Amino acid sequence: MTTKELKQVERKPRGRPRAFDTETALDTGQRLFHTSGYESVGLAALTDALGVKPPSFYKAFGSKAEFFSLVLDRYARSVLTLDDILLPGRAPVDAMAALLESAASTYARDPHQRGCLVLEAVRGLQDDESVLYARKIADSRRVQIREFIAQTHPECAAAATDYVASTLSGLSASAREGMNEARLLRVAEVAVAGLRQLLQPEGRDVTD
Amino acid sequence: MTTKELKQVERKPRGRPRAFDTETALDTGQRLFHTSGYESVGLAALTDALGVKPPSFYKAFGSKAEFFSLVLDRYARSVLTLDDILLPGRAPVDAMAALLESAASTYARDPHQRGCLVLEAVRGLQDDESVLYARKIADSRRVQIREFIAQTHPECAAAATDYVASTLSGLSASAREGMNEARLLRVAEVAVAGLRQLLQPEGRDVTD
DNA sequence: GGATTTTTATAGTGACCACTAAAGAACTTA
DNA sequence: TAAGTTCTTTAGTGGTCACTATAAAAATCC
Repeated sequence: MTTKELKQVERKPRGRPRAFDTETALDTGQRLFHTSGYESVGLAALTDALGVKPPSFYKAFGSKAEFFSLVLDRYARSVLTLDDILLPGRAPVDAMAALLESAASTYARDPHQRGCLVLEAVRGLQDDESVLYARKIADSRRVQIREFIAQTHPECAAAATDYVASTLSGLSASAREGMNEARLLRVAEVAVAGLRQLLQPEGRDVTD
Repeated sequence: MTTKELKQVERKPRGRPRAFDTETALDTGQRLFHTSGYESVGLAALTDALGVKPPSFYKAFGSKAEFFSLVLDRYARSVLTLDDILLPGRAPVDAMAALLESAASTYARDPHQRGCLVLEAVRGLQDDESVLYARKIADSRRVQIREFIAQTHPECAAAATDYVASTLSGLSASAREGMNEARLLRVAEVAVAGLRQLLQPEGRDVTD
């Protein structure tokens, strides 16, 4: 009776109801993929963890790669959200510093989910569908970054974006190799120093 | 009669002679692994390219992982040789600049062998033998770098090494994603700027 | 030439991979 | 209750993985 979802809430769907929750499944899948990597998580392990038999999984998600694509979208929406970092009016160097330092913290925070799910997926077996999905997300985020920087620094937006993208890949790789948060933060700090010279080559006020 | 190898040159080994050359096999394997990655190169593709049937391959090399380990050693000896970069008396910042810029060039030079074979292998399936071999090589190179920097900058050798290691991973990842040499070199340049501040925080002579 | 040694080729091994055909079970609609 | 719809279960599919048992072939040793 309240004004929740207007459609498909009262009226139940026709057939046998699904025995598992999609959101829970995506969450479990995200955890598995982030811990072990897309290729390492076999369908058997995946369906076991989800408490779902393969045919149900395929009925619901189509394929392992499509399921992964949903997981990637979900992850990209919830982690290092660019809308919270690329704030209007914020100096690019400050935004990039925030991004790199947040990444350093995020990538090392949970010892079982090190690095970035998207950036690590980008390096999977090269002509796999999962890699295409991950690249699409990574690319769109890089476009966002480049356009943000280009608002104030059009001449070096491309270079700065390349540098940030490369640094994020490096941070993710280092996190996966076991580098802890403190070390990653120092790496990010040095990276920001380089970026500061690129984005503000003159007129730095040395305050320390 | 000349003073070549003193042992096992005149006297031939007893059984049926090997029908392929080990060095050629390692070279072919290196090319395959570097192009497609360790996991992507199946044993069938590998033995086909080598012109060798599986039993011969296993007689000669033991396993795919052991073969890969030989390939890694060979690669590490021939690419970005640290002995040519960490020259005695050279300022660490100059050595690291040379390393990062050489890496940028090397990683993008051959479009079919992008990135670093070792660093990409480090990010394989986590408890695979191939990853252990790659990590061992990467670790020993990082120790070399850290000890070189520590000679003149003991207080920040660890941080600088972390930064260089992370940057190299980023460059390798970016190269594999298709970033060309010019762009990678600009990334390396910005990275060096950051490193310069870490290693020479005061007394920089600004010459441009 | 015959014995010994080593590598070769033939032809598979079982294990795992992502995925599915067929039929039963649980629900809504009429 | 019967029909229709959708999901779940059982039990597999063919394909690929790294790897190997067996025996023939090619060399040296005596």
